[in-house]
Amino acid sequence: MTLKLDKVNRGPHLSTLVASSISREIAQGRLNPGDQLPTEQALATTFGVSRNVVREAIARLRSEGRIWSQQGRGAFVADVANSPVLTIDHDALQQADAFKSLFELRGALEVKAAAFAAQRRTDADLQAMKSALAAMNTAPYGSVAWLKADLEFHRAVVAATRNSYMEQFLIFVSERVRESILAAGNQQGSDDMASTTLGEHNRILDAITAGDANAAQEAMQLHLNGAAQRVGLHVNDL
Amino acid sequence: MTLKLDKVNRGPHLSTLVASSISREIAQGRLNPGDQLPTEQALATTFGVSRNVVREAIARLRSEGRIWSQQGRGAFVADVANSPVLTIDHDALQQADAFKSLFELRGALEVKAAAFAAQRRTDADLQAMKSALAAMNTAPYGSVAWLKADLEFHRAVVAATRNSYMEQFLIFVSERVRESILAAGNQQGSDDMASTTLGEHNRILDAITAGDANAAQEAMQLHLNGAAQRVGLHVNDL
DNA sequence: CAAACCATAGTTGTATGATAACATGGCAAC
DNA sequence: GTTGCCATGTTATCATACAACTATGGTTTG
Repeated sequence: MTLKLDKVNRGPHLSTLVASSISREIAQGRLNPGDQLPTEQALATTFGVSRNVVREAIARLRSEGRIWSQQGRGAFVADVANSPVLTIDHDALQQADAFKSLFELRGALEVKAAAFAAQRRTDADLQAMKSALAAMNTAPYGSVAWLKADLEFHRAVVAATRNSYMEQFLIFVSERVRESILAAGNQQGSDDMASTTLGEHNRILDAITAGDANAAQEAMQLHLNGAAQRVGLHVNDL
Repeated sequence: MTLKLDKVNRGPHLSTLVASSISREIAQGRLNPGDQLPTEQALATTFGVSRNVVREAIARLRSEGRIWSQQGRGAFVADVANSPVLTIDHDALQQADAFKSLFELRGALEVKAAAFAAQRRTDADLQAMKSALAAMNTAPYGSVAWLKADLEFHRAVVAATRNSYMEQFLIFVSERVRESILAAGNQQGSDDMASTTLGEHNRILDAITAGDANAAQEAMQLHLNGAAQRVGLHVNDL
């Protein structure tokens, strides 16, 4: 750990450089799991930066699970260090079967999310769902406003689960679904479709309002099956 | 009886709270891609912390790809296209409710995965599940070999769904859950627990073998409820 | 008039010192 | 031997200051 950082290097932030440097020490085995890192002050002087920069780097490594620290003791190398982020190749999603798989995954989560929402929703949640449905009601089927309101409804449902991880993932997927639908652009929906979709949404809202988890689950399942057909995916049993 | 504070119960760092809070604003759509975040000073005053803490939180969000910042301009919410699907912050996972949320997410996925597996499994899938169960049978409860075999069984189940995203996602989440459990400290298990767990697994395998989606779903749900109790989560309705 | 220039304020990046919270070991008192 | 106290070291947080950079508006200049 005798690397001195050059200030002339105007690329990333200093904390990023420090973090990668420590990360490299761990990866190369010069710092083993359980080892105690030098003190923040020591790291600051060896890297030639302020202790503040070192702290930002440590905070980042800690959030990644590479190290853990305790007040009054020090920072230590963690035993397991896997990447805490999951990414999906954006290009691969353009293929039909990949999209179908993602849609399936979304369905599994969203159905359960509806059940949780029925158990945990607040009045504010219900209000958000209602206003989203109202917006959908006044917008023409398939329009941008309609899609936006639709997204808003599903977002309100998953927000009512009080589960931030579900929220994070479902919102990601919803964005992708929306992009894909917009890209397809052939939404020549009939009034029939509009009323059907609205009816499905209303059933979901009713079940969540009543606090009936099973009914909410089933209603969401029906809605997703219908949505899959309307999008062009033929799903027998999602 | 004096009880030492568990790692899970100990309050996380302020920067973690701030980071989660901002993350939530983004997830809930109150901050949209391209939006500029409040200044560090403003965030510091609104959260009631020093600007230093805000900077640590921002450094982490930046490393996760959720925001980007430029000196002299400000910090902005990153575009959805290159944002990660899911980020699991190890530091945040020390909070009990975050762990519960992640466990919930895993449950929602795994239950549905069991149903898909029952419909799509091949003989090779069944063989993989069987050998995993056999390995679990000969290993002592809670040992490394037992944990490995357990993971192998669940991996075989999700592999049988023929959905690569579900596989990728579920394995990712399961590993994070497992890490968190291991980090919280080892719990000693009785032979009673071992036989109970094995029985649950056998029922899952039977249902999948029979091709009964509903039974597989229920068996997996029972297994996860049991696992939640064994881990110490009091979950009545996962 | 338009373009280049400059001045100024606002924002992020970094440095520094100080205080509080916590852990650990030594040492005295009992 | 055990308990309680104190000194020391470390992380966590705060507060302030300065440097680097950007945006913006006004001013000068061609």
